[in-house]
Amino acid sequence: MAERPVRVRMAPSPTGPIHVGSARTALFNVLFARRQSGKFILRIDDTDLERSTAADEQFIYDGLDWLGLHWDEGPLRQSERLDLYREHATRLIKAGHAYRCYCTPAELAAEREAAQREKRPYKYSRRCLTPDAPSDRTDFVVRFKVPEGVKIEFDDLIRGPMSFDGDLIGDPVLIKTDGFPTYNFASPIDDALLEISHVIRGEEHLSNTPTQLMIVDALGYDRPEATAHIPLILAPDRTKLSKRRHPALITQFREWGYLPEAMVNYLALLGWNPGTEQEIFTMEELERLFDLARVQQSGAIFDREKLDWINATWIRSLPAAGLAERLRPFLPELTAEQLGRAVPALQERMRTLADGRELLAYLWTEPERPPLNEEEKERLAAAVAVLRTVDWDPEAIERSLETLRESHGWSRNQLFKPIRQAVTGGNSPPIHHTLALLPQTEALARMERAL
RNA sequence: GGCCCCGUCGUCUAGUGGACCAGGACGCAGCCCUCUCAAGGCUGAGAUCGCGGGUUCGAAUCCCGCCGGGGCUACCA
Repeated sequence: MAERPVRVRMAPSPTGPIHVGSARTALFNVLFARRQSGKFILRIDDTDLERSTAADEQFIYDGLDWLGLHWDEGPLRQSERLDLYREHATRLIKAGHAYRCYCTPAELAAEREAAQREKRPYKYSRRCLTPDAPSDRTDFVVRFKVPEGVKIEFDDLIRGPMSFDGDLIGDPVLIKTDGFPTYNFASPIDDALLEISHVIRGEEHLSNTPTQLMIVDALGYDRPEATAHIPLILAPDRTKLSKRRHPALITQFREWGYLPEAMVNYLALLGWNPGTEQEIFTMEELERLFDLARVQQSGAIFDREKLDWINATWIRSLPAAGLAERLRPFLPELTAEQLGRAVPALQERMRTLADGRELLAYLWTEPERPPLNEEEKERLAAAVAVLRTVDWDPEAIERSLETLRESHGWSRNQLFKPIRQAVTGGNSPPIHHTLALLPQTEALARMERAL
């Protein structure tokens, strides 16, 4: 058997914000392609002109770009290839594999309801293939004529050998009244023309596969070498992830302060694992280790907690300068210099970059005046005296506070607690960092106010 | 209704007939460290492997039935 070059594609439809599920599908495609030295192609399946929007298309590009999932070919828009699909439909009609259907949506709905009532599985009646066909109409769709008695068999890399009975499939619509192809028609044509070797997509398409393969067969094209239907990503309540109820737009995670490295890492682990106990992976490692054979068969719940942990782990592993750079959009009021000084205080305390904002909230929010007892006030006053003349950097502050503490025999807690309370009103990074990030005058003012 | 897919701790999962009275990770609890918060270290709770029958000396792993969840059944993808 001749080895075909590996070519995979991601074919999202721009009919809503791009979802974590789509992002993971893209990831698996990319990882598979890289591992096999193949090509990754981006195709925009915008054949539903009612629902497709330019904004949603842009979300796809932004999302893939943010995650670092770059495509080798494309993007290709199906809406710009309408002639191609019509030609294929004509070919099928001439060959007797397809026909025009003039039935109205209302008539079809009636057929369906009748079948429902009689508890009979519904299939299109093929009325337009009989002498009873309506003759006075102009609007039509093109339907594929499902051959009698066919069995459609194929191997799925994740599900194993699959077999479907063609007699259970009603003649699918190929071209809609508006002249646009349906997904089940355009997709297999493009997959064949683009010479896609492996169709890696979501599980919701498993049942569409036999229809698409029949069409490929009728057209005389080669079937893809294999399909791989990856399991769905589920919401915490076990229902399918819904765009409305679960805000899962992929670029939203960027705004929430997740690193693309962490996102990729987490998405890879949702439905796949290398069989070892490793949890943190770089993209390079994933490209080396990823294997469709180890992809899970059951759906997985999207777990924000685990994502947070992976993100925090990635944040801690970043070099200080790199982290400062990533933090910039989240703390626009800090100068680059201030950002650099904030990093040591923040790095091991953030789960997301947005947490950095909360941890530094005391910088621009004055705390309530804390209720301190006399002893605490005495220590605070001593600290003020010492800090008034110190060089305002973490090391010098730490040194002078330590000296003060030792000379009085105070514990760290005894001295630092009132300072922290006066300056932040709550928890904060180590006291010398907490102080140094604030202007000296402001820090002293807050402490004096608490006396 | 029909066809198809899936079913191991709360969650992600390891596991392909014996080393599994089921291992790891997140989360959770406790302890240690400690200037608070984190981080880190240690310990622990948590799964009769959806249920019921088989097969076998032996089953999470094989077979059958059932139940539960999901997908498709659209002139959405």
